[in-house]
Amino acid sequence: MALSRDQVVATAVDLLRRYGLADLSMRRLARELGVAPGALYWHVANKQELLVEVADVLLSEIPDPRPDQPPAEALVGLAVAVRDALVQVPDGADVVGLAYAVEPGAARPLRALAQLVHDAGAPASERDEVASLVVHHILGSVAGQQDRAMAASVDPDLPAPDATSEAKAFEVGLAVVVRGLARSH
Amino acid sequence: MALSRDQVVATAVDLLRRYGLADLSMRRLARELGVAPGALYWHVANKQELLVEVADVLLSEIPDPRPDQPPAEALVGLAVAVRDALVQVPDGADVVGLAYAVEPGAARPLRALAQLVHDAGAPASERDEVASLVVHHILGSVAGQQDRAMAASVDPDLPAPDATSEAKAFEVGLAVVVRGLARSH
DNA sequence: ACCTGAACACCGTTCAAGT
DNA sequence: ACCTGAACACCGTTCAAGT
Repeated sequence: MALSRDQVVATAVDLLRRYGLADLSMRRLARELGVAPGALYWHVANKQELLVEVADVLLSEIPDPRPDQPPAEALVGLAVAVRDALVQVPDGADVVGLAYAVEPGAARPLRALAQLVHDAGAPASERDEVASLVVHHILGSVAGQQDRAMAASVDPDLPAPDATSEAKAFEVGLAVVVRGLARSH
Repeated sequence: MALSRDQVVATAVDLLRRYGLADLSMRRLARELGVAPGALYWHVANKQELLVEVADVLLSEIPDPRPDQPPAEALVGLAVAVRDALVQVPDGADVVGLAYAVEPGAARPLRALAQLVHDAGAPASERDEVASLVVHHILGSVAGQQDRAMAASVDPDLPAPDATSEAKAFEVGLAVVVRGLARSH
């Protein structure tokens, strides 16, 4: 049976989950699919486009916030959910960061985040900028935790990061933003 | 005369400034210096170590904040100065982001930033986390602006980003953080 | 329509051997 | 001490030619 674009993307996600971005090469992906490297270029224009699709899949499983919560609470909940989804995936922050730079509003959860920023007190004119502050806080926190884990696995003198306290540290920064929002209208 | 580590780093910075990260390869750098690629590995352990040094140089020209300013004001001033220094350098945010992940307190201006976060109202326990929020806001803003510039240069339908309004958008997010800080003690 | 084979122009890193 | 030459094991992308 012929290859499909979805199959290419799904296998790319799988490769990323198992081995990280360094091993997600077009050649490795082709090998995994049992085709020649050139075959991939029938289904995707280039690697960048593929990674945007991969980022979309990573974010697509995050549920929408419940509409009955106060917006500040929903905002924190969604940000934490996005963070949780991404720490699980090696280099997840880099992939989403790339996609976010290309198309900030492409993924649903990130659009929902911008909406909640507005509901939590940001004027419409500041919505996108504060949303991007939150997104970069998420991505930076994830990348930092993964990097510390990587460093600890290489150098055994370094402490391995604790997932719970990393998450708590993230929420401290998030709380500052939420507090700043509440005072702005 | 023999090559020196400083010469290697300086030429790497130059290559980055002129052509961006994609053209800052060990081989390209060696060619620029008129040596074989292997020669570089006498002076630096690997590319990652080199990039950390490059990031340090990029940040080293940023002056310390004047001590007579109110801390919130000095914090904004320093953050803007760091941002201004990095937008000038293609892929500057990526290089500094890499270095920051490896060693958050390596560069002086970033240490000063953490200090100002504390002075502006963050308790000691939250200092580093809020500082990293600000750092990621800077890096995200720079990367975003450079990416939009890149996209506009490829696709002429897209608007070229305006430096002034990009900087203003950055300050909006920054103001939210500062406001959140002031309310936390 | 979809894919192969082969090429083009590259990478980072290592290391024996030279000076 | 410092560097070369040559190799190892890779990259992303293109494209004529095949089915």
